[in-house]
Amino acid sequence: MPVASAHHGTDALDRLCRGTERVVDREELRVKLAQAARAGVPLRVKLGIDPTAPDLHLGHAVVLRKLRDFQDLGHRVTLVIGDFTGRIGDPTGKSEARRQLSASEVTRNAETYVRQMHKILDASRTEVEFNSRWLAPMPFADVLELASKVTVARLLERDDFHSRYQQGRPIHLHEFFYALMQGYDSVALRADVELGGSDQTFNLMMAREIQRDYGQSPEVAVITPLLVGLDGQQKMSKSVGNTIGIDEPPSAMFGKVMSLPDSLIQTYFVTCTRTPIAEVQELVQGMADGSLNPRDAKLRLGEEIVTLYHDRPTARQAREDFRAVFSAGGVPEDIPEHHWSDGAATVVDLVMALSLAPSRSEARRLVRQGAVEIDGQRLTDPNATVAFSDGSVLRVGKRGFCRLRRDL
RNA sequence: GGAGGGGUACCGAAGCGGCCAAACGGGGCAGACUGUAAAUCUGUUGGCGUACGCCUUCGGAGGUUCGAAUCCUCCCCCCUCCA
Repeated sequence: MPVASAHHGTDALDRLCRGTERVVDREELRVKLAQAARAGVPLRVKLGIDPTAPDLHLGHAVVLRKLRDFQDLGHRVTLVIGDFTGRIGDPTGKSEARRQLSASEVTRNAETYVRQMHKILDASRTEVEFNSRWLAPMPFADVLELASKVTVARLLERDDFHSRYQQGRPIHLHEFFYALMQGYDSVALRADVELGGSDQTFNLMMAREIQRDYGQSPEVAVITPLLVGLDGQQKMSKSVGNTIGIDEPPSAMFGKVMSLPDSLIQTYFVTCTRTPIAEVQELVQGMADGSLNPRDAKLRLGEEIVTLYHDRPTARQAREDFRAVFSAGGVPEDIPEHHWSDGAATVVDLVMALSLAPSRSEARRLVRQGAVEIDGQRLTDPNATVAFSDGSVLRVGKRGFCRLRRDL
């Protein structure tokens, strides 16, 4: 694909700035885009990746989708796996001594990452680099030269360092180097643009200064917001358990979208889908003036998101299933099945056998609380024997379903 | 190096010889109400057992005691003040 021509400039710029928190700076980006179009040379767009977190969710997708926008306009994306940095340890200082990763773990994580990421990026326009390629062999003299570009006062501006310094808590010297190394990555690659979440703001700004010191044109920093997760409070992250994974099956993905707080609908539309902004604004307007039930906006959101990771028909089906199950009290299409040779069992045994509760005590509790039903009949006695037939459906709580198959 | 204060269940935080599987708050889960939203209300929140109950848990290891999260000894870790 040729680099988008100059007369589409404004469109392209709007598209690239959609859903970003900051672009530093927009005018520089406009100029770079125009130059690229004129020269027919794509921009090199960099994203640094921490080699520790292989399970991608919508939070990661925000920035990856932004990269995809660049690709769709004909630019080249370079993923920089921070294997060198990752092997040394923890850059933020706040989490306790993150374990060092071995070279093979880093490689494995990187592979997992790249594989999943292809759901979003265009593989033919994506290259992968490991920053150990240029950092590992760096002579000490060069390290010093790099270090000489930056003042301590400048480094201390970073919030995390600043507050630690103020409070007299330790800052290890090597921590200062993370920002420098990341900046040097941009120099090594001659990056035109770098993407990152808002937690990377300091590093991105530093990279610009370092590039300038090395005589390069500073990269444009495109900063995306940190996506708030299912709980509506904290940023989406696996450790909090508030994620929507990009590998999740359609029904789970759709269901999770429906459980999002209304306050996140707009943000998700803007950052997680590519629904035209005009349409998004209509939806938002509709919710504001009461003509649109936020639930219906969410149904649409769910469909759009599932479409991106599966396909439109699948997404429609997920939406349909959702209505059937939760609005009409039906049973989802694709639920696990379990074969059972006997036609009867106690309620607790059944729940356990189908792995719908983590322990017998928990299973018993669920039954007592009225969370368990079979074929729509609530079961309240944990020890009662229940009779079921081939095809009976056991439901535990809102989401736990299992179909029973009787072996003959 | 000196002085003092701490480490309790997912998190915060009470308890300071038996009534403690451990108050209270948050979070989680379930139910009601709903739109699998928000707010609210109710219940529940170590494991095993139908149940009287039993087993494991209060930083770690020992000890005192009929009995310890609670007392003693040693060890590990964290914080504050001083140097």
